[in-house]
Amino acid sequence: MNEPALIASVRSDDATSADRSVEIVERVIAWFEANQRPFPWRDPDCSAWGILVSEVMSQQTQMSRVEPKWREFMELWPTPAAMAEAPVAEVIRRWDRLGYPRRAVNLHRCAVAIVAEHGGSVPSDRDALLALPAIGAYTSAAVASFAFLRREPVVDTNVRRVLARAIHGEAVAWPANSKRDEREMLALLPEDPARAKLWNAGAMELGAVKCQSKKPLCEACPIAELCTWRERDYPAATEKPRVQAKFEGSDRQLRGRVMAVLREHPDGVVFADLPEFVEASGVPAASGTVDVAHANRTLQLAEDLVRDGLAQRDGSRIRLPH
DNA sequence: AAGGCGGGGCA
DNA sequence: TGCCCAGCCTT
Repeated sequence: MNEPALIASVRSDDATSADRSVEIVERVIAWFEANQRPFPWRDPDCSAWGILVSEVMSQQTQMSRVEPKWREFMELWPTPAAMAEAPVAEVIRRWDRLGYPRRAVNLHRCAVAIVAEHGGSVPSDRDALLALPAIGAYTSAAVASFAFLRREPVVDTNVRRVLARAIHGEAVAWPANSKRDEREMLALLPEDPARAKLWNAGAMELGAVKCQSKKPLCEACPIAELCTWRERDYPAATEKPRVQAKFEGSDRQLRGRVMAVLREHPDGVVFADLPEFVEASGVPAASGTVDVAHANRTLQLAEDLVRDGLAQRDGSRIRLPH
């Protein structure tokens, strides 16, 4: 590798690669400014609290499902102080079937912490955001960038896929690694924080509506001619996708059913009767009796919910937490 | 590093 | 049916 010609060649490739990256960023920003979906949290007047709520709701949940629930929450609790004053049970009940109800508990805890520790204003500092419950690497960067124009690298599953394909020529992103992922995104981030925000949001949007996991819409992609994956003629993924546990019949499903019962009974139910309520709420209609093993499993999961702060034992009863 | 954690939309 | 979704947290 000491041949001058080779070194020159390498330098030339690096320069080409850097130019391509800059061009990708520019084009995605231009595309995003013209084509972004008009979500309410993208309104220039949206508060930092509104943005934080939208990000928490969007964790593992499609934006289309988030939007109506976000509007409802903003009506009910337009500020952290408003939510902090509400009983956590009410936040869980309003969260309803959005999924991962611990997010509702954590969002309420966020509101309480923001009031207690930040005077009711969402903190703009990345580390202060990270210290809040349910606010991790992604969400802290997203709030800092989108709400406060901080130059932070925002990396979610969409961004990782876009970078894997456009930059690295891989069909599927490597397993998430926030340190490495953010270092890579930071290298692409424009110096101007306002443009950095547009690149952050634009890369996510591109992954969501064009560079999709299953059916990428390359014909309509603004960086198709710059995409390394396309240039290499779409090599397939080398690693096998991780198999995820089946949902039907799982503990997760049963936990969801217990939560549904608790939401529908504001005063809770007698703990020992919980299996019957769950059974009646629409399980695989078997006999009229509750299977003992199934009942015990239900009660065990209810205990887990208490442990996780999603439910509360109140004498002989169990209910949503105060 | 891996696994648990909801629920719905869509091919 | 299986896969995916603007992740986070614990072990």
